[in-house]
Amino acid sequence: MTLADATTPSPAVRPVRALLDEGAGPAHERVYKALRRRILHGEMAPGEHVTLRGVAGELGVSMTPAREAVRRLAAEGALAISASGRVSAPILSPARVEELASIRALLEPELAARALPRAHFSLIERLKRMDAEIDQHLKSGDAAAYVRGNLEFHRTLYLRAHAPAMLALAETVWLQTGPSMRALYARIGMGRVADYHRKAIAALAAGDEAGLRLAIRADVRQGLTMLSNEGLDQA
Amino acid sequence: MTLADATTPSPAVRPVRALLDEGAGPAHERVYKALRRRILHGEMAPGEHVTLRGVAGELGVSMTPAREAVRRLAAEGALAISASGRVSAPILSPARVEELASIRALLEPELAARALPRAHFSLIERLKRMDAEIDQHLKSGDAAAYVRGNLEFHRTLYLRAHAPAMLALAETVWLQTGPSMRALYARIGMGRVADYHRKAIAALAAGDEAGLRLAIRADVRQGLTMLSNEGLDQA
DNA sequence: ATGGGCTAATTGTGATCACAAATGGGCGGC
DNA sequence: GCCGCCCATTTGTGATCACAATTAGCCCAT
Repeated sequence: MTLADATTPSPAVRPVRALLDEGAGPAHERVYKALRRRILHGEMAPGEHVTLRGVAGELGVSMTPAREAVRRLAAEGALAISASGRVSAPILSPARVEELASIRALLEPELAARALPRAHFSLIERLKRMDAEIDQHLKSGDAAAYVRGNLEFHRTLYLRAHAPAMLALAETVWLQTGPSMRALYARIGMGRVADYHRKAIAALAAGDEAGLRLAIRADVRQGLTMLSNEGLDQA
Repeated sequence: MTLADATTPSPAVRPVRALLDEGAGPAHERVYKALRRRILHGEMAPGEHVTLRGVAGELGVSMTPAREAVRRLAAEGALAISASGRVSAPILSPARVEELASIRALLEPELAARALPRAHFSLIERLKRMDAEIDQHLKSGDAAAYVRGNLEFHRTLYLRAHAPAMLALAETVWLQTGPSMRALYARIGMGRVADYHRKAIAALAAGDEAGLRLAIRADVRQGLTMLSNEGLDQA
C-alpha cells in the first residue's frame, strides 16, 4: 500500500488536524516538504523522473497541490523541467558544480562569521556531538545518514547567524547539489574526508573569525571538488 | 477593459500561438513573468495585497496558473504569505535590508569579476550607452525607468559571467528589494547618487579586477544603505 | 457616538474533469 | 535484421466547482 487513502475519495475531506499535528499544514506544503527532504537527503538519483500523478498518489493528495510543490522546487533549482514539462532531478555539469561550490564558498563563511559572536557554549557542545555522530556514520558507511548529518551540522551553526535570507540561499544551493551528492558518496564510498568540522569548532570556541571562515570554506570546497572530479571521470 | 477575453469563456481555448509569439509559453509562466516584472520594477507598493482571482482575471487566465505563479514568487521571497494565506508585497525590516545588501555585496562583485575576462569592447560600449540612459532618467526624475535601467545594467554585465545559478540568486535578491526600492525613490526623489557605474566601466576597460569589485560593491551598498536609513527614519 | 457581535461577501484550498502533446511500444516494410 | 511509422497510453496544462475560513461591513445596544 502507499499511504493515507482509506476513506478520502470524495471532495469532502476532514482537515480536523488543527495545531500540534506532526504532518500539519496545507497539503501542498506537506508535499513540498516531503519532496524537499527526499531531494536534500539524496534519496533521488540525478536524472530520475517524477510525475505529478505519481507524487500525488504517493502522498494521498490530488494533482493540484502536487503541481504547486513540484513547481516550487523547480523554481529553486531542486528539480529540472524539460521543454515538454517533464520533471526530473537535475544532472549537474562540471561547470555548474564549480559554480555552486563558489556560491557556497561565498555565503557559508559569511554565515559562520555572523554566527560566531552569538555562539555560546551550549551551541559548541551541540556541534561537537553532531560531529561525533557524523564520524560514526562515516565509519559505518551510511552515506545517507552522513549527508543528512553534515547538512544538519551546517544548518545548526548558520541558524545562529540570524540571517534568514542568506540561509535560505545557501539551502537552495544544497537542494541543487542533493541528488548528485548521494550518487557521489554511493560511488566513492566516502573514504577520505578531512575533519574540517573539528577545525571550525575550534575556531568557533577561540573566537577566531578568520580561522572559522577558512575552515568552513575548506569544508565546503572539499565535498564539491570531489563531485566535480567524479563528474569529469565518468564523462 | 482588462485584456484577452473576447471569446474565451469555455474550457476550449485556442493555444495556437506556437513559436515566436511575444507573450508565448504556458499560462502560468505568462502570469509569473508579468508579476515578476511588476515587482522588480517597483510597480507594487510594500504591503499591497494581491488576490488569486484578481491576478487571474487581470491576465485572462483561471485561478490554477495564477496560484502557481504567486506561489513561485512567494518561494523566491518576492511575495509574502500570511498565516491565513493572504498574499502581499513584503515589508522589509531594517535588519532584512542590511542582510540583503550584504548578499548583494557578496555575489555581485564575484559576478562582475567573472565577467571581466569575457568583457569585449562591444559590451563595454553597450554598458556606456545604458549608463547614459540611466543618467537621463535620473535627471528627468523618472524613478521607475531609473530602477529598471539600473537592473538592466547590472544584469547585462553579469550575464557575461556565464554563472546562471549565481545570477539567479542575485535576481532573487533584487526581487525581494523591488517594492521597497520604488517606494524609496518615490519619497527621496533620488537626488544624489554617485556614479559608481562609470568607475565600474573604467575598471572593466582597464582589466582591473580589484577596482571593479570595489566599484560594484560601492554601487550596491549605496542604494540599499539609503533604503536602510529611510526605514529607520520612518520607524 | 462608539464598541461589540453577527452576517454576507471575499478568498485560499483542493479535487475533478477535459484536452492536447509527448512518449513508448509494436507492427510492417526495406 | 534494422529502421521508420502508427496508435494506445501516459502526462502536463488549465478550467471549474465546492468548501471552509477569514475578512469586512453593518446593525444594534450601551
